[in-house]
Amino acid sequence: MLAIYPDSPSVDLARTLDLSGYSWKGVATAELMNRLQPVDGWMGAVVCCEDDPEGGWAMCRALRKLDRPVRRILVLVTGAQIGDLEIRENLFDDFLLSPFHPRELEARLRHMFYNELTAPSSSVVEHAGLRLNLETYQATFGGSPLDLTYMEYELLKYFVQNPGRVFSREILLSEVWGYEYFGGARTVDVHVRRLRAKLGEEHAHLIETVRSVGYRFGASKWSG
Amino acid sequence: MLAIYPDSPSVDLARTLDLSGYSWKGVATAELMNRLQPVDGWMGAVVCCEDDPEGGWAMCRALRKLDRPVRRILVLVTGAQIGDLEIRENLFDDFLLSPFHPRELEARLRHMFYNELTAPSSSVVEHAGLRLNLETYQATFGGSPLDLTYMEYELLKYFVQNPGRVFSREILLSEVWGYEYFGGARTVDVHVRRLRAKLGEEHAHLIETVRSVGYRFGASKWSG
DNA sequence: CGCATGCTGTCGACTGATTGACGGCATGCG
DNA sequence: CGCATGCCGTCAATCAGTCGACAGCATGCG
Repeated sequence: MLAIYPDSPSVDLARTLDLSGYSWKGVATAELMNRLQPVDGWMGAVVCCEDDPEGGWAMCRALRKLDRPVRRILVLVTGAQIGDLEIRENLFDDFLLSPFHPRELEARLRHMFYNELTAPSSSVVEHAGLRLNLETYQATFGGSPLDLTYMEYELLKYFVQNPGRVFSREILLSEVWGYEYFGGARTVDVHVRRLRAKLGEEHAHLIETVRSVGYRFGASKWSG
Repeated sequence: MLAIYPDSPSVDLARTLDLSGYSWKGVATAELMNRLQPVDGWMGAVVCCEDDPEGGWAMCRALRKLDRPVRRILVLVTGAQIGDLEIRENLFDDFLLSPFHPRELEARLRHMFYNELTAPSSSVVEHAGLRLNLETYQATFGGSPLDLTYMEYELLKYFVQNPGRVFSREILLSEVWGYEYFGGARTVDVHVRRLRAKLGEEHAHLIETVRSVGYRFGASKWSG
């Protein structure tokens, strides 16, 4: 996921990114980036300095200071702004003269991430906008973080790793909790309830109740 | 000293290099470069691919295989040749579209070598304003020094080198201390506490507690 | 050597969050 | 309607993390 500043980029930039197959999000402030952060962090950022160089460079400085810094920064500058680059070498990884040839942007992005892509990808489980990063114990839904407790996380992980299947409460107890069934099947209900609450009203239906049987995550594929 | 291929570069290129203060030498073959090599090695190379792409790329491959490889390679390509870059990512460090603006060439060279100059200091680990100098065992936060003890430093180093990942106390004990876990998992807690104290109240959150799991450095899920 | 200082690991108490349980209520189904 | 099942509000027990304090140990210094 790329971050683009300012939050409504030029049509050319947006189109080129789309055509190149990058997923991206416009961001207005660095503070927002901490909040919108994808589970596996920001892949990179494109900062447009043409119209508002001060704002652009301030953004670059902020990007470098994020708790989890952006891995690569590409800045767009006009020919007249080339001189600005000299005292800001540390704030960007590559630059591109604007107006630009779409294929040059594409090539620069690709080259910038060339080294990154070889890096081992962290183990991320994903399903329908929901992402669980098993290494960092973080969960996000559509980019916004979910603040889950340990048990909620474990239960959700089990669901996400087995989408579409129905599990009885007893199975869930033994698989997620490790118990032998001991009477407290209601415990599962409660945790499902809390999970649904944290998923938000509109996505609560991701965990379906199958009456008299148990629960299922996602995918009633046939329903239209 | 820069190596320029082919050995008689265009007037524009030669003049821009001269005006930018670079000393350079035109070279026709990589074999020559071993012989003409300056005492401190080649600083970098500019390879012109516009007229003879095959020869240019062959030169790049050769440059990468020198006994003492060139530290940075900039290739000149035409707009029509951008596509050639994709399968040769490993052969260059930056590229420049020809015809070029002299100031862009100057800026790219400067930036390429800026990275080169800072890269060797890989004995410095940095993350979000926090800087650890592995050679001198010093740590600074935003310029002001942190007075860390040995164990605090080791722990912080481990965290900084593995940002975003969650580590259980047992893992930390075995990785940082070298112990086999033997009951004293609370030791980790205490050192984390002391680290947080020294990071100062406003940055203490850099080390996050993941309840029931362990600790994580950076990557705040600081949702407002 | 004797002492002071600082680092390291351990312990017990405190605190707040998590968790599982219960009873009442709503809803679906025959 | 009557029953079964699931959902919700609430609560107490438990647990994990944090904190303050302290003892053992190494190091530095007079």
